[in-house]
Amino acid sequence: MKARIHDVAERAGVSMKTVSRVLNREPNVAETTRERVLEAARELRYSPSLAARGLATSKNFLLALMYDNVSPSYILKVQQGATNICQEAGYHLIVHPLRGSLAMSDDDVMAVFERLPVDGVILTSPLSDNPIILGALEKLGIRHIAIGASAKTKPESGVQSAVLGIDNFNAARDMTRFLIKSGHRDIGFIKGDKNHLSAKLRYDGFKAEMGAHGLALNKNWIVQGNYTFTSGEVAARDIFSRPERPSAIFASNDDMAAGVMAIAGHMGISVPDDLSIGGFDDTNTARILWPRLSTIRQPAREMGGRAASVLIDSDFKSVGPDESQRKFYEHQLVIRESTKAI
Amino acid sequence: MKARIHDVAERAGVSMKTVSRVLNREPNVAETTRERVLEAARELRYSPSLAARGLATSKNFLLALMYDNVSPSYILKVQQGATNICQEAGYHLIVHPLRGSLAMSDDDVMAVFERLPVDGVILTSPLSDNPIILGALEKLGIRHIAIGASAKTKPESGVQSAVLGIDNFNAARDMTRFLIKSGHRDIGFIKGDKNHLSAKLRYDGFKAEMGAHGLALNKNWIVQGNYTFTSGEVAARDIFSRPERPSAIFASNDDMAAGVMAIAGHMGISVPDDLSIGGFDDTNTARILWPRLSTIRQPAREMGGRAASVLIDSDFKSVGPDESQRKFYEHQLVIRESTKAI
DNA sequence: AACAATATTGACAGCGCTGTCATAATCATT
DNA sequence: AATGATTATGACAGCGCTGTCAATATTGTT
Repeated sequence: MKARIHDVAERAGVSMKTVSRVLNREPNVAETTRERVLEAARELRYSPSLAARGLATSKNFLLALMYDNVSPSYILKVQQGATNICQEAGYHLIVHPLRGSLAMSDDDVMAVFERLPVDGVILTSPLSDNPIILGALEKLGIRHIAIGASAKTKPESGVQSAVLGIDNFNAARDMTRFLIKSGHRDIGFIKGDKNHLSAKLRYDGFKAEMGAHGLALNKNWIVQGNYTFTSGEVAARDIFSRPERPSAIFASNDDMAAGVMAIAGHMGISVPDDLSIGGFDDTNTARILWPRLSTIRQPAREMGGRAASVLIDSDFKSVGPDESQRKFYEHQLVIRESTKAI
Repeated sequence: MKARIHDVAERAGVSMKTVSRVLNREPNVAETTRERVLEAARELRYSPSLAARGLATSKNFLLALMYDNVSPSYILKVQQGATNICQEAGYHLIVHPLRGSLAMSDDDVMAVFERLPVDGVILTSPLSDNPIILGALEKLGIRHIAIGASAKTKPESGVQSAVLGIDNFNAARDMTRFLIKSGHRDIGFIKGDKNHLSAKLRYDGFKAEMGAHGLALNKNWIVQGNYTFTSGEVAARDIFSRPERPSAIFASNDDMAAGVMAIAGHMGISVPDDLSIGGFDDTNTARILWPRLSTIRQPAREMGGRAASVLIDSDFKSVGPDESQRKFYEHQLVIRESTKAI
């Protein structure tokens, strides 16, 4: 039924090993032989068994994308970028949601990775800054790369791992500065999930910029969220229940900003006339809302692709990602209709 | 470094084969032996090599989820359902976007599936009703199951394949009927991607229900879309450029409905006061919009899970999915704030 | 023309697991 | 107690590929 390498070898009149050489682009194969083999392979519609190859080489041609509780649109962008690259390289991408990652013990985590037959792992926040996970990966010698973590890996974690991301702190400052320059002084903030490093950095950036302009933080307007749409709604209700209302709200991600917008709509607060809203991530959500969301663009797709290609490359060179693979992306302030100068 | 079955066997004082028996839950193993083996395995943190197992059994413990140009929120729901089940069963899910599936030749398609080392494939619309793809799968003997296709597989295709889905025709009738009962007589319709069977069925349902109420179809208000947000915007602009405006628009999916809502917002048309909008799918999009979208719920997550478990089960019974696995799900009309009685 | 250096090819083992089949231990039956 | 039926276990081959290393062909050099 399915052609094996043996069949190809026979048809091309060479040894299996030579076929293997051609297929793996190894050097030292005569041009004529190579062509003969390639044709035989084509004719037989041969494609190698990944299992056998994996067994012989301990390479699986599989990458895993792991995530926990991130916004769907964000993870999908990363996924798109990664699958594109994988397909080009003949790899495949396994998706592996890791729900409740924060509550997992060392053993739980080890168990997950031990039975994950992959050549590399792409981590997204909050897994990116989870020391247990990073530790397990390190211990098992699984190549990995983190996306969307902080600008710097937490130094105290002691784990050195490749990171692809933007500078959350300064990105948050940019949005805050934009709001302030638009005349807003009363700005609310909705924090992201406590356990995400990015959430802390974004909040820090907000505080820093407010401070730099001598603006006070109003505790009534600073609410804890967890990056979900619903938490954005809850936070907005909370803020709007206060005696005074801010003229702008900066939500740490788009989904929560959408929640704010929904509650504003519900309460007859007009966006952006009565309230400006800023988001973060520039996910699909930001574009489909009306008014469209001003936000910070994170090149998630590009980062996903880059993560995949780094892992695949290092798979061939069989070295871990090194410093040169620490790449920081530029973020971008995207102004749309949800914000307005006052 | 990594424990092999041999190590476990030694530690438990049995043969490799016995360890294998225990791990694969084969019968005829003494209870005491089983326990001894399990303990040894636990102590050594043993986990079998998928590659070796795959080579020996020609099972890969991998499923693939394939999609092309569907709404992100929809595909992610299916993906969630499927990964949940996979994780329980020790399987993994490969995601494989198949862009431009309609333009692919037989050979292209064969090439894709030949090098997809999986035990089963989950197809989503429009792949679900693509005869080339179905044919390739059939020819290669790869088990597969289609999600979200039509209520019935196109009989003329000749391909019998398991299908999980809702009755698109009647679901569209339900939404249309609801709109009509709410007093709307001038109803616009935005068609889905030409190549999706679901798009045709939804449109047919709309037409049928309009006809049943003796309402005429206004060609100015019936526009071709392709299931994307942008196509919804384009369609809405088109409709609104006509001399008369409908009092309601039924978009064949949520993303296009969001596009309509955005243009309405842009043009100062108030939803739902001046215009009611109905969507289809009940994806995440429907909930984060303001006003929230009235739509048809499709249990996408559940279908994803079900698809995975059918494939995994049949993997063990090593029979193809049969008639008993043709399951039709109930759809549900979800009324939210984007529609209003007039 | 003789020899070394290099390019090209193949034989064979073995990656870690499971299927097959033989053997040993246990149980049931007369 | 002897026989057959059943259960429990193990030896060994082999899944399809690639790494190692040896063999052969080709090229270059003096």
